[in-house]
Amino acid sequence: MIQLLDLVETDEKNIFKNSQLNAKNPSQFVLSEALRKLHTLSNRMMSNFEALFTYIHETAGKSLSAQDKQLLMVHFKPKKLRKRQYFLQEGDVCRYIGFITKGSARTFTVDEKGNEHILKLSLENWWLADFESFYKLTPSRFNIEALEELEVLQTTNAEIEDVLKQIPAFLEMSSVINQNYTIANQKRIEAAMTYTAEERYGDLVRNYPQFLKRFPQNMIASYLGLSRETLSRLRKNALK
Amino acid sequence: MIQLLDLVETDEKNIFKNSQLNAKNPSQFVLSEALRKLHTLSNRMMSNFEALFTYIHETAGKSLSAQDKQLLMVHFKPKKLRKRQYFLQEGDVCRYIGFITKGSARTFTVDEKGNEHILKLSLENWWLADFESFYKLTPSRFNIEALEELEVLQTTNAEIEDVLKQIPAFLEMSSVINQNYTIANQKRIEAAMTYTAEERYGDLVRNYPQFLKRFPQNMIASYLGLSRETLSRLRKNALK
DNA sequence: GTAGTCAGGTGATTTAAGTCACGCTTGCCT
DNA sequence: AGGCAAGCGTGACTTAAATCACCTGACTAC
Repeated sequence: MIQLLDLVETDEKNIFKNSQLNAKNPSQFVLSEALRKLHTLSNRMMSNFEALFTYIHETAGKSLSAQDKQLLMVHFKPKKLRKRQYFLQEGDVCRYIGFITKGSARTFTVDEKGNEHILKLSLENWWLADFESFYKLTPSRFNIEALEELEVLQTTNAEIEDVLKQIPAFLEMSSVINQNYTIANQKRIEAAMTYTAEERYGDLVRNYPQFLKRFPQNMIASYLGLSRETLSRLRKNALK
Repeated sequence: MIQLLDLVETDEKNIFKNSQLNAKNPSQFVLSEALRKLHTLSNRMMSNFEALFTYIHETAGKSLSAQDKQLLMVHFKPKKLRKRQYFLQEGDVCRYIGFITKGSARTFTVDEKGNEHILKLSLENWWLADFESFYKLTPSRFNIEALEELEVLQTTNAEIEDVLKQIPAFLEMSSVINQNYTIANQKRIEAAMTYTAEERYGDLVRNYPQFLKRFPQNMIASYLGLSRETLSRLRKNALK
């Protein structure tokens, strides 16, 4: 039981996982103490996990068994980042993939001139990772930074293989997401190559209206591949 | 056996599949005739299929059993298109996905002004489809046209589910391809948004030198999102 | 043959968007 | 309260690339 107490004290976030594994042989005193913390934690975590469960269910079109859910709770760990904290830094290998339960983030590069280019803006119910780095375990060319207080459920490259193998709904979800990404990326390439700044902004307003409420204009401009001045001007014209 | 003969005469491309299914109860005369054609065909087709087998093996890192190969030969059918023929037309649902064994193709849209924009150039050992339309069975916004005499091995949306389920190496390949597409698309978005015409052309020269030999400059220009004049000029500058 | 089409090059001009510079608000920090 | 950085707007100027126009050479069809 020292083991359990240690875990409670040193790595609070792991308590849920480890107490599940060790709960069969507890001493009375330690149990009551651990259970109190466990209760608080599990409530907090459950609400985060519910979002993930719902998301998987809806995306995969398959329901999750109690066992599936337990497995997800073992493999995914909640993590909080303050505003401006980095989820991933350029040059590091992206070892974690996160499911956003609260907050927002941006994925960006910095070019030789020091200009930042936002490649992705992410909100709740989106996955957060540099997939190239995550899949291939190569150093990332991107930075991922929290734009607001950010809460994710994250797992590692090593563990996700288990999850994919053991939870059919998760595998299905993964395949659906890949399809959707491919489609969305294809559209974005088309847009970047063939449309004017104005048309691209119009698309954003139509397809991602929530972006306008959550992200400042300079971020939107960078995401659209525009200078903030150009965006400001075409917003003025669009009002007419 | 009339059935078999009919198939030989009316749909030569299906002979291999159907003779496999019907070969258990042949009459002597018809068999010898059919076998002659079958032999010719199977030789021709095998060489195409070898490219597919090799590709799956190398991409998935798993080998294919004899059964796997047979199943692929049942589900994939060779198809030839002449130069300028369409593999897919805008407005149609993309029911087929093709593996290119010979030739090249372009995927493009036509905007309101009548300008064509090439989104993808494809060569041997690439898959050919509008994935959005193929996965969702919605009308495609793209045209896919053969640029040279084109040979593909193609299957349908309905059949590919079987292939994915029954051949583990194919499923693995599919997942690897999806990852690679996602990565390649991410890079292309980054390039389109942040790099100049010159840098994008430089990237192409480095990453896809074979494109320069196989595709005319106006196609390359369109693929890079440039006018042919701009490409011509920056090629002149690059020579210095 | 000759006409016609197509890929490609190049000059002159236009235009969309970037860059630089400055000002104005708003919220935050101590 | 004062200082200060962030977010946004806007005028003046520059620049990258598109567009328009015309030319050449190669190939194809008749």
